[in-house]
Amino acid sequence: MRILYHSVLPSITHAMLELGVPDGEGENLLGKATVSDHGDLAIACHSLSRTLKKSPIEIAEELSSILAPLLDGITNISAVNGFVNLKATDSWLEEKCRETCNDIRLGIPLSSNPRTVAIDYSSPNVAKEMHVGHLRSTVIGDSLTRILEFLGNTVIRENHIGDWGTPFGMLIEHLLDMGEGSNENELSVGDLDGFYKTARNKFDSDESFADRSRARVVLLQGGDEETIRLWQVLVDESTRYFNEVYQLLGVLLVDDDLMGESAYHHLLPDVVSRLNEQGLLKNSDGADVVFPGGHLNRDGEPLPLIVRKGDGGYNYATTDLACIIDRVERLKVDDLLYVVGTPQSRHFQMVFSVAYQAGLLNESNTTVHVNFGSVLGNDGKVLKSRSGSAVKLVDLLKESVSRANDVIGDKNPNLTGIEREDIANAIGIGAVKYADLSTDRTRDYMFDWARMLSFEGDTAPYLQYAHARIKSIFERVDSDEWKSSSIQITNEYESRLARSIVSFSDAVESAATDLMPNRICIHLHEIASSFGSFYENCPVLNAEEIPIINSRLLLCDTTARILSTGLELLGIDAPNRM
RNA sequence: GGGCGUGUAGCAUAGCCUGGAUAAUGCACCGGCCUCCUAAGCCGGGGACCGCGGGUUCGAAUCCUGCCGCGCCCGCCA
Repeated sequence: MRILYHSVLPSITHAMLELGVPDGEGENLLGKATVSDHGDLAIACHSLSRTLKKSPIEIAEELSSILAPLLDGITNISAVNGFVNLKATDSWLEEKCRETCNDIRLGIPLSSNPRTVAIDYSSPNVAKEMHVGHLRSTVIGDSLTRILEFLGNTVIRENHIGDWGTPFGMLIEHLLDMGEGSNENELSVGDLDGFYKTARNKFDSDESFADRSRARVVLLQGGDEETIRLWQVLVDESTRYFNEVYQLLGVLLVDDDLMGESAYHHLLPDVVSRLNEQGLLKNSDGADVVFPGGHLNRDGEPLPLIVRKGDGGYNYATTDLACIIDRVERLKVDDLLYVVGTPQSRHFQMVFSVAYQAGLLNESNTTVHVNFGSVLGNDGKVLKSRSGSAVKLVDLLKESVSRANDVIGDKNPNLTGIEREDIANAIGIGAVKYADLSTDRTRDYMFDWARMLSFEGDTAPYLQYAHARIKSIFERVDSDEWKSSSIQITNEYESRLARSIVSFSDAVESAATDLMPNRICIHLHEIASSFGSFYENCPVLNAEEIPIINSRLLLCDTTARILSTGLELLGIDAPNRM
């Protein structure tokens, strides 16, 4: 509880001084109580024992008697086992909770130092199916976008699609073989993989096709008009498909966010010459490289970042450097975020390092590889996209929506038509997104249908359900006098709920600083759970006294707003009914 | 071989950065709760040598170190 911490800190400092604790040593001991029964905050006095030459128990007792008058009305204080426990008083909590309830931003301040942030995420490949691997990047990046924007930062979404490179030779030749007329069918939702694989197979087995493909790559890179036109057909078909998936997923990405590899193509020679001007460029085995230092190859020799291959072509390191130049110099970006899987961490370390060395970035910039774990199969091994067993993203999403629809039929048959469709969508998509967002993103991710599509326990539907239950209460409320009500804490359920309400900002702040959306999930589950107990145990509309009814309505309303706001930050809808 | 990461109940996770008091949550399991604001819910219960061994500390899941298991990366793919 950050606000409580700040409320009591000056008094702690004062009390420590009075006890004779050296400056700065005492305040650091103030922290969250590990056992909530004991209090909200606690001071472990054991480490003071040496300097003060007293037992921790004595110190804790003295400290509490000094603090008691200072914090009168803010916290109750007790000394146990050498800990000073601080527990917010009901009256303090009532006041602070009411402030949060009345705040449009639910207690979350705007950043005092807003930044311009580029977030590189999603990045599917043209003419390739989006699979579950793309889900992570897309969903995490989308949530981070929402969170950082909510805090007042300027976010530039960058969808760095794979729309350039050698595979396009074979894809274009395959397109020609198929006949352009049929591309509509072949490239539309459902068979992108078939198109790619067929092309790949032909490339591997048919010598003349392979030759044509290689020749086509040369034409493409040379800017041949007809080749570019065919390439554009592939790109357009694919982006149309990506947009369908994005729409189904409900993410913010739109065409304006597309900044594919091809967009940087013309800048690549410039990247190399700038590195050369900085004296960083070396020639190694015929390739132009930079040695950023700090990385070794298998033989213990320095590992280079290759920016121009032996055959004169450029590779992804060059493109990534071009991106940095573009984002920093044209878009005036402060922070660069890359929502990309952990396996690429060394690549990013090297690229960032070279970018700093070349002066493309300076101290005012930050670069973060927002890494995430691999998607594993039930066997605990990484799902391979090439083996063909990868699950298509659309299939997964549709399956989830369909299951949600079944549950609705079961639980609430009154819902019909468009409303039912919308709700099935919110639940089905929400469940999948939440399954992805609610764990530490850096850990590997076990692909598990049951878990992803589960609508029980710590899931999006649980949160949505809590939200919908609250909304149903307000369908019976005519007056809005509760809006100006005070908060009255009359039992443990209200007290726990109020604590959850007041702490929402902690979670959002933590999610933003560490770029960890799961911190929000944890808190939303906590508040939904607090609400669950409250709802079962505290009659709202049937309470006996009007002030209690109004207080509870205000708690309900705020809980609903926190749930919908929190879910929105995750990119998940919160329907009013379900 | 080197580097990076990871190991918490049957399963899945939180907590680890910033060390504290009976290690938190969900699924599964056992037992209760719908004449009453949505039972996708609520209440109660059992279940963990926090991978193993050292070290630092008054105190270690958390910090350091060694080992073991697993994963990823280690020069012209992205």
